[in-house]
Amino acid sequence: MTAGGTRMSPAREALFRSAAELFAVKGFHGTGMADLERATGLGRGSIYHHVSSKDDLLFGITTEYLRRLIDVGHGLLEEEREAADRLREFSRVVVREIVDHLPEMTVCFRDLHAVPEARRGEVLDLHRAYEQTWADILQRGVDDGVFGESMSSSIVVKAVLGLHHYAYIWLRPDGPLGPDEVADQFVDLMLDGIRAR
Amino acid sequence: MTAGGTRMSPAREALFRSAAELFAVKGFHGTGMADLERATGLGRGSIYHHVSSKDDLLFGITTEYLRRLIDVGHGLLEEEREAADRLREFSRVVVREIVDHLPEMTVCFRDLHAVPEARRGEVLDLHRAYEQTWADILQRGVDDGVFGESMSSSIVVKAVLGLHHYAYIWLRPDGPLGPDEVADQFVDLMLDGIRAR
DNA sequence: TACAGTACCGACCGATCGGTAAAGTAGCAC
DNA sequence: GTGCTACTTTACCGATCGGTCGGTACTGTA
Repeated sequence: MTAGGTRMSPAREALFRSAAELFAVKGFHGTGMADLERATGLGRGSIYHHVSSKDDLLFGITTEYLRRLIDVGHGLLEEEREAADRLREFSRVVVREIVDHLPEMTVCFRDLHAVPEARRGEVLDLHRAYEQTWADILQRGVDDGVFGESMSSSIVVKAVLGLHHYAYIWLRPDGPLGPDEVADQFVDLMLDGIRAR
Repeated sequence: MTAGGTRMSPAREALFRSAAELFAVKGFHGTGMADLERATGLGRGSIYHHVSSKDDLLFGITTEYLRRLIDVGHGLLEEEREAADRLREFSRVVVREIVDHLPEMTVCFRDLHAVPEARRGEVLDLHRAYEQTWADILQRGVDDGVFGESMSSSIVVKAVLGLHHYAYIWLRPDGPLGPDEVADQFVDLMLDGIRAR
């Protein structure tokens, strides 16, 4: 398993969580290892016992949740489903993941640029695979004739991506709407637009 | 006029541009003053002759373009126009601003967290005013009966915001579609959704 | 010629950066 | 007891951080 995977000691897991929270608030480069010491109560050496570098923390955070989303998306694509229903379900999964892991998703979407050159390609590939998942879900609707002809075009995918990603900015777990309700409104909007009928 | 306003010497203006480009690529905290020296060819002292602090650069970048967008939006709101047409025009203006000032808009949307506590309120107010402009434009359509009843709800505004803001990630001046074409596709999507008819 | 203002320079400041090293401690196996 | 592993602590490293400083060169004005 990779950095963000299952084989995580509790201490290591807590470290990643604290790091994500700090990175989300102050940004990756705006967060010092001293901040992490304060947040975890651990000394410098202890932190480096559990984790090999600050970059490792960032890499783990930026890859784990994206991987999960891709996996779920692929599973959904294999199921027999109505296209609009599949779209709705994936939207719910994504919004849920954002609300449930707000700090991690914030860092994942916002601090990509801080991933060191050497491993950025890997992260970018993940982002591409995630985007492709949305594209496939859209395409399935076009194939079935329930979505308009051009609705799997690159720009529609970008629109859908933007619609969902921006949620990390404003969506809060204690907000008035739950993740499923938010996702449903997103999907209703995507499906029929804002025009009065 | 404020930091980003009109009263700018050419040197100061170039400094802000270079800073925006660096911040956009490496992030605010990931960019050092040494980077800025290299990019501008100026010495440390010269930079601080034109600008009072690194924070000032960030503040200028995060406020100037937002202010312009708000002004244009307010102008649009005062014009007699069909609601959908007003929406289309503002979308075009926003997308155009993003393409034309990609580094600045990137920093403006992404590095908000790096604005020092003392001035963050001002920047946040600006973001709120910008969001309200979109809300007003939407509300006008609801009032006129051309947009659905609930289409000025907070979540729809967030959706529209996300749709547009995410463009700084993927939109490029040399891309296949010009800003107006992109905006038009956005608006068509917003108006009617992706469902086949 | 004297002075003011603008633009610029590079050396230097204390603080903080991410990361390392060595020593120590607790628990478990034998 | 000894030895091993897991974990922690503290002191410390060189590098870089944003920012300041005293000083130089050029320009316009009187």
